[in-house]
Amino acid sequence: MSVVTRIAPSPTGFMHIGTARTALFSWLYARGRGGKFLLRIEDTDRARSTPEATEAILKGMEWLGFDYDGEAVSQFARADRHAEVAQALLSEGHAYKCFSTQEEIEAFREAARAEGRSTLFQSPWRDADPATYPDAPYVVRLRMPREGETVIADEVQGEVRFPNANLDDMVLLRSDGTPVYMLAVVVDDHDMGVTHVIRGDDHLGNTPRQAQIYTAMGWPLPVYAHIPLIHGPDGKKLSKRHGALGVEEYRDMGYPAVAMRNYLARLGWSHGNDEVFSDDEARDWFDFGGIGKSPARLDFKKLENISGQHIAAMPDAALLQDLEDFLAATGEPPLTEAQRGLMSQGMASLKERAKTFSELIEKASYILTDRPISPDEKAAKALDNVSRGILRELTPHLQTGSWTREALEALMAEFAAARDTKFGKLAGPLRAALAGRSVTPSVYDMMLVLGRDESIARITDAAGESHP
RNA sequence: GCUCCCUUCGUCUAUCGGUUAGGACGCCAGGUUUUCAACCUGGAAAGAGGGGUUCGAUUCCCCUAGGGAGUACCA
Repeated sequence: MSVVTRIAPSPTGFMHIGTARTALFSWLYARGRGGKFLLRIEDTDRARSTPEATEAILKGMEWLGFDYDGEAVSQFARADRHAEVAQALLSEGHAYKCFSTQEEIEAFREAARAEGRSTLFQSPWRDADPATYPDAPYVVRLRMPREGETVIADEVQGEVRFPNANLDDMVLLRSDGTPVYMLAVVVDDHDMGVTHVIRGDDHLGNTPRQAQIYTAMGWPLPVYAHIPLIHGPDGKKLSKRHGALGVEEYRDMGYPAVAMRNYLARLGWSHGNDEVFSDDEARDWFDFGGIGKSPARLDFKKLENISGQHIAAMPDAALLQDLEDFLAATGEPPLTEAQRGLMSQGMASLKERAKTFSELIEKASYILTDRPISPDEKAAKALDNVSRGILRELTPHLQTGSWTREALEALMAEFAAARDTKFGKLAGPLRAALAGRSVTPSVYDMMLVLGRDESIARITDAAGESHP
């Protein structure tokens, strides 16, 4: 059987990090098995669905590299088909028309609560004679079994049993004739040929109800895998304050998509002790057996670490490309031809010291800033009169000799020794002169990337005129 | 209330009846050092509680506690 998975987000806000992980698992599962991965937008809630949210989902999928087969399907557009299935259920006797008003239902629940009975609504129309149907608005309800139990064989949760007495005769079609989510998912998953439903375990309780629709229609059940939810760092449900950000915000923070995939995969899923891995490895390794059953918390420190390791491991050219995409995505000016050249030269020293793209850009500021460089506060302090005097003395020595790490190291050591000091004393002012700030790559790395002329020019700029 | 799920270091997790309970992040100490990192060495740190089953339970079962999800004419 060829595998078909899907991700089915509802467009009611940004693309949630949990959605991203569910998409990742579905994508890995399908792609690792030569199957298909589909995208369906669950936009049946017209009041809450927005085109902006749909756009955010599409963008998020693209950034994360989750390529899906075919076009994104709009669930709303399939409303007629859903209604058609509801009609079929109706004519087969699996569903019935319920004329109870919302007020009546509410009153029923009130009474049930007061008496301590189950608040599951038991429609008086379940067994009514169609001849007695009034000419009034109605809702279509599924006739649920009231005895026995429904067993869901879940790949992650194992066999889960639900007493049927707890199943209500759920609404299939609203009184305005529009389908309800519960019906729509089942019909769409069936029609789209979805074989494996991978989703958050907040849907586990819905599954026995949906299973009844499959059964009533005589459709085979998909394989289910309900994965645990992601919690915030405090173990509570994700909220705006900690981590419940749209995936595009993770992009803007400078995490590479590959690191995001790695981290998200590792959150709730494991393959022995493997921590850092490639997409290919993830595809090869991913399976339901490695998914844990308890909710996992977001840990930004770990994300950063994973991110840093991926950045350090990326080939320079690919990294530069990602960096330029990052710049474009965050609305920064593009690199000039000259900057691009310097960046690729400096990449080796830059990439081992950055955990995110933003950090890398920050440390590359010595490349991205043109003369004259205005030093920040700390750098300015390093450029006091004494230091500037030293820089002035140093400059002539830089004019000759070969411009290599070895030569520069020797030159500096000699220069420092002649003044009975250490290179450490020179490094601060040099750093400030070359980059205008106090946190940068090594001064040798910067000098080599910048070249002799530019380095001397910057040092001369900083040394300025003398103030004895 | 009812139904269902979950519970190993602070965090993510390994273990699929027998281990000195392993790894990673973070943290602490030391080393290296030219800033920030990186890196090296070492360290502290866990089976929620109580019953069973078993020669033997972190592992299987039950109870309790705690956490989570669902219980809509939302998705």
